[in-house]
Amino acid sequence: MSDLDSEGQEKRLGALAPDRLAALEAEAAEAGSDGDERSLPDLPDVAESEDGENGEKDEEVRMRLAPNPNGPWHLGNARMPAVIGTYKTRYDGWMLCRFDDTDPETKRPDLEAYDAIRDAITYLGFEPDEVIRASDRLPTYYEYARELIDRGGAYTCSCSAAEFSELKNAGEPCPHREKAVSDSRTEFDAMIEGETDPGERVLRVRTDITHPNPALRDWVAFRVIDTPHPREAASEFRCWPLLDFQSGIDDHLTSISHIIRGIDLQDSAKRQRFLYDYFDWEYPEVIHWGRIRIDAYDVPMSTSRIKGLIEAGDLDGWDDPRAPTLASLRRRGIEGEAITEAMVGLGTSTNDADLSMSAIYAANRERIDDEADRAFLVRDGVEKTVIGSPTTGEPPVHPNHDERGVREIPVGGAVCIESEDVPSNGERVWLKGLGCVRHTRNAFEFIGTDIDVVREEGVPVIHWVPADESRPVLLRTPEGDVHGRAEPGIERYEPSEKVQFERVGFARIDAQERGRNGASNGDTDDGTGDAGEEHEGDRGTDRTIAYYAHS
RNA sequence: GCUCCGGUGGUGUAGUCCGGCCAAUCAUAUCACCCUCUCACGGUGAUGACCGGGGUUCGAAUCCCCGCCGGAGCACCA
Repeated sequence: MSDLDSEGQEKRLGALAPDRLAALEAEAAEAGSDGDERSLPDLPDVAESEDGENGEKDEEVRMRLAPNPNGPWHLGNARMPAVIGTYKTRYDGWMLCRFDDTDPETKRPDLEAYDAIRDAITYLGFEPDEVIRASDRLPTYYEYARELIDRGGAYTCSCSAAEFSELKNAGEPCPHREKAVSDSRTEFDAMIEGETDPGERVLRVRTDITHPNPALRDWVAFRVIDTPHPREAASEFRCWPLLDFQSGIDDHLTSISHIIRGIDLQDSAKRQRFLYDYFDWEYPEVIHWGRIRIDAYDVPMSTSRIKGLIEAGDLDGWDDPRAPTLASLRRRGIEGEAITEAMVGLGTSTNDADLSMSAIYAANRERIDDEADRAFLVRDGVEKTVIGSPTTGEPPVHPNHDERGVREIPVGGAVCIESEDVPSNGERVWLKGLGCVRHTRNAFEFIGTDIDVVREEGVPVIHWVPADESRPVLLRTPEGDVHGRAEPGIERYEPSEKVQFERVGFARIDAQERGRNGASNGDTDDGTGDAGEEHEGDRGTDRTIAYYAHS
């Protein structure tokens, strides 16, 4: 195969497996158009060799996502997979997902978060080549710690945190710094064996106690924690490495070539370089990005704060439409690729960035507008009798796709329209898909279907639903729940399908309730006041639950 | 207090390493118009920025200095 030119290969493939060829073409088209858009700068120090025959294997771009599984992801967390995943695609690189779960106490892992995070990565459009958990690797860390002690690079220290801090700030070594290697070995083993109480002793990396940057002086590599790790497999360990040690060792052992992470870890690289020097390893290339803030959310983007709000009942869960989480955006019908695109657009600059939701919405609109069927949803409805109209309205399923046909909406003698759309007495309005009516004596008198009144006389076009046969809808939005009524037919959409409620916005169908009686089952409503009237009566409490995406 | 990093239109980004082609790129946003039986999509146009002050230079967004502003770290968190 290798001696065929690419055209020849294509022909051959086309003959043998036409669908495979189509897939290849689609792939190529995507990569060519907007797969990457080179909005990210090239990575530093990447070998140019197009992995030709003599290309070295170790020139592969290898990166890692290093999430702390202390909760499901919020929007800010999407930046890591978005950027790293995009680079993986560009360089045909390798991507590891490594759960840095080495703190069973302060940032205690959430057992559900491991899977939630992997789902989130998939949602954003990427798949790791390998997944590992730091909590599975304690013996490895111990092994390297012992080696480090033997090389004179670490010592056990029984100063209290406060005592050490004082000495460190003064640039003075603590009394334990020069103890014998064998003593450190013995004491470290005691930490591992569980013979040391928390706070009694730590293992420090010997750096430079007079280093101008106090953040780098003799940092802690291991400490003792009595709280068992939530993962069964790791619950017996008591001596845990801190991030700088664990991550530093793992990055080397997994041959990471490029580290991309937040600016909060700027000093981490400098600390870890001491480690790498002791082992005579080469430190990977590092890129840092700054903090991002996202407008439009009251809730702070912090895993622990969101968790608190959920526990307090202020949010319904991680996918509450008001939460700034990936699960929430997903439920609202925002595609992961739209988030990725917006995140990649932020680039990797180290200064702070404000990400506006409109960037995500614009990217999403671009993706779903064409596929989303149109439908009418009337909020805050006002009922009007219609006199003399056809029996059904027939607006198109999609304005740009005649081939998708029309929706047949029965009028039934009366319609509901939004109160804001009610024309003054004597004025006209065009009920989309039905025709023009004049508001007279509290009713709509049908005038006709000559579209020129819209084109030439500026009669406003509005949406409407039949008063009787419309279906109740609960629209959940980031600003709160909204009640309304949608045209019949909305109940035929499956959960997860996306529609555009004309003049309202895009939404994702979440559930089709076949409620029986029990008129007040819908206690999901903590409505924000602008609830429409609950037209009871008709047929039980069937209704559609939809989540609002954006306009 | 100590140590780092950064400041380009409302927002994000390109350009800064190797000063002139930058009266500054692209996207989004906003407004207008066109299209349209949606305030969607699409099209056209407009709006709008080099933190401040010195210096080097024929010439600075780009180099140097000072200032101001913002962020990060100095945890037995990640």
